Amino acid sequence: MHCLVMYFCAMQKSSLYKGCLEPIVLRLLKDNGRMYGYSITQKVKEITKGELQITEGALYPLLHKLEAEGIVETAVESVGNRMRKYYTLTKAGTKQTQAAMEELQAFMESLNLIINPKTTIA
Amino acid sequence: MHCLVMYFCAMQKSSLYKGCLEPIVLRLLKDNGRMYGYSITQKVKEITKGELQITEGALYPLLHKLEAEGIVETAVESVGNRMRKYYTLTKAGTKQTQAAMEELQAFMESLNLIINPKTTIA
DNA sequence: AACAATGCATAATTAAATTAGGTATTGTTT
DNA sequence: AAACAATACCTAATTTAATTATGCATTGTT
Repeated sequence: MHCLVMYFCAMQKSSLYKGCLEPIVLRLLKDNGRMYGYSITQKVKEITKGELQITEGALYPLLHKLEAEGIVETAVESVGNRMRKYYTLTKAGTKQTQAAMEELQAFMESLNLIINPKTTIA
Repeated sequence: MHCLVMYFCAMQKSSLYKGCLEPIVLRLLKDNGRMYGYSITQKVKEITKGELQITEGALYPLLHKLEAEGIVETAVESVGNRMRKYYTLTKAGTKQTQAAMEELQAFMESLNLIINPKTTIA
């Protein structure tokens, strides 16, 4: 008799620290060139092995905001009978992404100084 | 003639990603044992070399919330004629801090997977 | 036929900041 | 002595950015 019991570790799907979603989306667009909303949610799940999960209620309004700001531009396409709204970075968006990455990087380094203080060697 | 021109790099004093302040405060209290509000703001500035700056408008309400939740307990002391309200983690607070650190750590690792994707070696 | 997955969207609410004040004491500079 | 910066606390109004809970429609799977 097979009795396969599987224990899963918490897999918190921890909610994002607010403000991080935008840089994440910008980065994904930079790396992947051309994405639609749903594919962004899936990509994040894939990369983080399910650890991070972005909600549609946060994502779509953000994408609309980015479009209104000229950071991204859109093109609607039909796959079969289902529509996809593709987003790509504009030139301004690419620049903005660079800045956002530097800011996030700097922030994470600062955070690390606090959270993982270096034990002074010697 | 001396003409000393100094260029400062941006030193953004980047505003926090929301939700990060609580874990930061918990961590500082864990590491330093006993702090008062103003000393927390100074410690963060010191550790991050001025890069991170926490605002009092965010800090004090947070400390009050933590106190109401039983995460920290307070003791008011007078230094000269000036009062200081010292905060220390309660037992529950220490446990909470541990959990917060693990969650933040996990989040940062996930974020790193997205922001600094590993180039597959070989 | 029912359900999960794909794909878009919005509205109401909540959480956590920012911004902009306020009070008072102490130390430093002009 | 006056002015200012630093130390030390606080709060209120507003803004930002999520969550939660919906809704609609198509496609694939059980």
